[in-house]
Amino acid sequence: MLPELNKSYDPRAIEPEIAAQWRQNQAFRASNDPRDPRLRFALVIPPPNVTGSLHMGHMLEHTLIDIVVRHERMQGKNVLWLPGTDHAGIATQMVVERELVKEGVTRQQLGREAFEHRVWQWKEQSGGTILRQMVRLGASCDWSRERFTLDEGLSRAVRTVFVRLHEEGRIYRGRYIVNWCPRCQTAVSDLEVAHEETTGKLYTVRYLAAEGPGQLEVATTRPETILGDIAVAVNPRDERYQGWISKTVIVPLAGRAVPVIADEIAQPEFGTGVVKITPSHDANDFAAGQRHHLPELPVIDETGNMTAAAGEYAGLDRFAAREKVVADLEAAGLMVNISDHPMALGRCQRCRTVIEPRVSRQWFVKVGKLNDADAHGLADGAIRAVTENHIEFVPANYKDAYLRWMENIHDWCISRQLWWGHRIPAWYCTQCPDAPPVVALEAPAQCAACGGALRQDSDVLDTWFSSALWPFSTFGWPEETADLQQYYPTDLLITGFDILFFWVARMIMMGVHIDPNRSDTLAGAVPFRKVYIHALVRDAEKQKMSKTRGNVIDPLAMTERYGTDAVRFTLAAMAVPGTDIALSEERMAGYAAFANKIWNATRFIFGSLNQLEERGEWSLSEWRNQEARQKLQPSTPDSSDYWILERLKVAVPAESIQQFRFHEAADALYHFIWDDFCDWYLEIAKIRLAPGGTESRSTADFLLSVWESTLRYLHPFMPFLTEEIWQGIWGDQKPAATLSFAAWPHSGALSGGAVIGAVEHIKNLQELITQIRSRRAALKIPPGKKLRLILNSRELNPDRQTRIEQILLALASVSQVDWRSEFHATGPGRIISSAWQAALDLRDVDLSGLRRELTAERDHVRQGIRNLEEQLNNPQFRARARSEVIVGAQTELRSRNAKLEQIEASLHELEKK
RNA sequence: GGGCGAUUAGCUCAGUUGGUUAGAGCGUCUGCCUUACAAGCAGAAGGUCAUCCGUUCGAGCCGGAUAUCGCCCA
Repeated sequence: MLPELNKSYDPRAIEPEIAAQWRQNQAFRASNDPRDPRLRFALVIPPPNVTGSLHMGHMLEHTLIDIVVRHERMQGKNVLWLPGTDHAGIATQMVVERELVKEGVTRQQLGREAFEHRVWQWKEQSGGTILRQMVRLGASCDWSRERFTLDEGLSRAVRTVFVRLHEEGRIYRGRYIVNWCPRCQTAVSDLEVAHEETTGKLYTVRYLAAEGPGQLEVATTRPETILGDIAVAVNPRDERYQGWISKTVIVPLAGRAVPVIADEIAQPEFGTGVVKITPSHDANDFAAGQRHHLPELPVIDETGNMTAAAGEYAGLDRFAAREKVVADLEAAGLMVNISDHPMALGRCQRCRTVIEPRVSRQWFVKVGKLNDADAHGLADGAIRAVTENHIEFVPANYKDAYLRWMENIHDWCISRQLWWGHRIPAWYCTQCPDAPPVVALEAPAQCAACGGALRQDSDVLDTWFSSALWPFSTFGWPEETADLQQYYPTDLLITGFDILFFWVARMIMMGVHIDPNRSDTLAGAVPFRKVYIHALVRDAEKQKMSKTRGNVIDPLAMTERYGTDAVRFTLAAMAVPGTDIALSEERMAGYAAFANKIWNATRFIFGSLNQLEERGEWSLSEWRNQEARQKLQPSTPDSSDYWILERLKVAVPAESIQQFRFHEAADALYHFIWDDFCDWYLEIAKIRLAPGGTESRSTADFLLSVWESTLRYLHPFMPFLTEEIWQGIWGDQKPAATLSFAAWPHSGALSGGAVIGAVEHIKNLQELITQIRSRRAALKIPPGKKLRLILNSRELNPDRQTRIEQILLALASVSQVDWRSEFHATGPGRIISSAWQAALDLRDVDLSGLRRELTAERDHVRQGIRNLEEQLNNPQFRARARSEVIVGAQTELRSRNAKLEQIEASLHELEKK
């Protein structure tokens, strides 16, 4: 017997148990056996931040990944979805530092080793949050292969790549100006600086000539850096200032004499055309300083406070210093003008602190060619991988964004002044201060030159350095592992566009350059073959979700309220490629209702079939023993059987999933299940399932088969609900351990004349029923009042007549059908039908509402006819349009004219009364 | 400043090579507790597809301009 179901679906009673089952049975463990005959499909997770907890963006990403991998798995592939987390240098360090603050300790007081120990402790305790949440949400990962970027193996991969790139000359150390966060006290890369449009001030300041009279007016947005000015620049082509070049001017407040230099950095049209040069505190000025061999003069230190070189301003915070400098300039009569100035302010992506450009010694990755002999730099390889179509972007427009960025890429600052991360594998001799560092996989024992002690570089690597290696470090590289052989290159990466450059670009650079499997081909070196960029999840008002706005929709709370399947389905249904998702609870509630609908349809099916089984009219075990192929072939077919198969075929989501058109797939399944299966097929089946009927057995068989296939198609989207029902159908005779491994049903072999005729027949029936219902509503006929219907019997054989009558009685409030041959419908009861002559018996019915109804319909149909006639009467159209378009228009015109005739006749007869 | 994208029903959005009368969900209105489901059933209203110009026999879709909004980069 099939299980008895509760009246409504309660996801909370089902999901945790199924999730735990999948996890305990290691259901989704992939095989790396080279003899495994199955095709493989591999995907690594874009590792979420170990500090984080799951947000809607993750849930969307994981839902889409899970849909794809579950679909691939049901196609019979050996599927690997490798999970794991990223150590997230700055973010994690910040979290633990905040904890320390509560205890009144700084990390400096604790010391590096103890601090690192503390972070590891924290990681062990709370680091697995996201992964645990993923288990609960049913992500079909291979948990036996879970990785963390600081694992020993992955760390070895990081060191190996560092050493290799260093040997090649692609990693170098140097003194440059970098983006510095005074709060985090570390360098950050260009990408980690968020530019924010703000209205700042443009200060125009007077610089007096050192010798003789005259002055230059210099515009700046950062007057506090005047104290660090080393020069003043004018454009060499700017005729206004030709005479000033090589003269000297006095830096206001500082009183220092500095040269006026000629440099393109000064744009004649900006401000006064004269700019100050502060090499220590501006990236452009730093470059200009190098061009002109100017000295540095740092006036702001690593904490954002003024240095001793700032004289009386020393010790002031940089913003306080700005106020004081402005006030002092005004007092000295050197301030010419202050105006509002729109500008982009760089802030630390992590902590929002205003970035302070700072000159310091850092490690960099050179992304361009090393020299003319270099075959190609990191960026070139990454560009070729995409332009030569070894990697495909979906949606395709991200390809251009990627290429543009890659073509304009700068060297990548990879050192971070943090304590949490991969320590840079470089050692310095404590005795030979000028000796270059020793870069090695393992710590060398002593200085090769003097035998002195060594000290390791105190910096760690940018987190993204290790992320870049994730697609192969997770498979055990640099070891030549079976996993690496089997799964690299992976098939797909699904991620958000916000990390297109952070991750995707760098993964491609590293994969192509390292070529982990030594394939010597681009195709074998790339980390993945496709990249699907999903949209951003926003709130219902299209606002970005953020904790400060307080509009965060918590996926676990939603899951608790509506069920995982409903939330997943919502995300999938809204995942239109390239369009952000405006997530609303109403939508989730709607799909929770859908889940309930599925549950209740099942409840009905199970109930009816159990009833038949009790009467000995049907056997569940016989159904289970049928061949899968037989199951989808009705033994005593009804038109509705062929029709529902045809509808199901249209709803099969395979192609949509492969094209990442998740919304289409979800939409098609939703409408199949609700509108086709529940509203029509089940209603018709109710008649055929009647106990004691000749068809009850075959109807039960086929009904269950169609529903079971539907569950399989739906499974990637709603894994829990479908698994639960599917287990109920199969009991202990399951064809697979779990629905996740059940085969994807073949929907082919369902065409031919009989099918087409059946589909047409059901469509006609639907039209007839809908028209009757509509007419009844227009006439305000009370639901209890059944009406007789007259139907022309000519085109319909007796079997169909019986069936139609049964259906009309059940679905169209018809009391009885009068079959007449050669019946031509007349009178106000005439039903507009493109196939059949039909009329309701409207004696005893108030017809006052009918005229308006018919008039409106007539006008509508007339308009359509006019449009078609206009088109068909146009000789150009007849000459140039494709023939099937013309034939289609002609057919349509005929059918509309027939309709119009019927309506007008009805109206006419109404007038006569 | 450069680039990308959007603008379709009250709201959120589909609309795949241009071809019949532009669709869905939610919301709204009307009527129904019809023994799977009131988280439901049935019926209905609602749109100059941002604006203008062009290409075409034919444009929501292609091209150009404008407006508004959003995002990315400098």
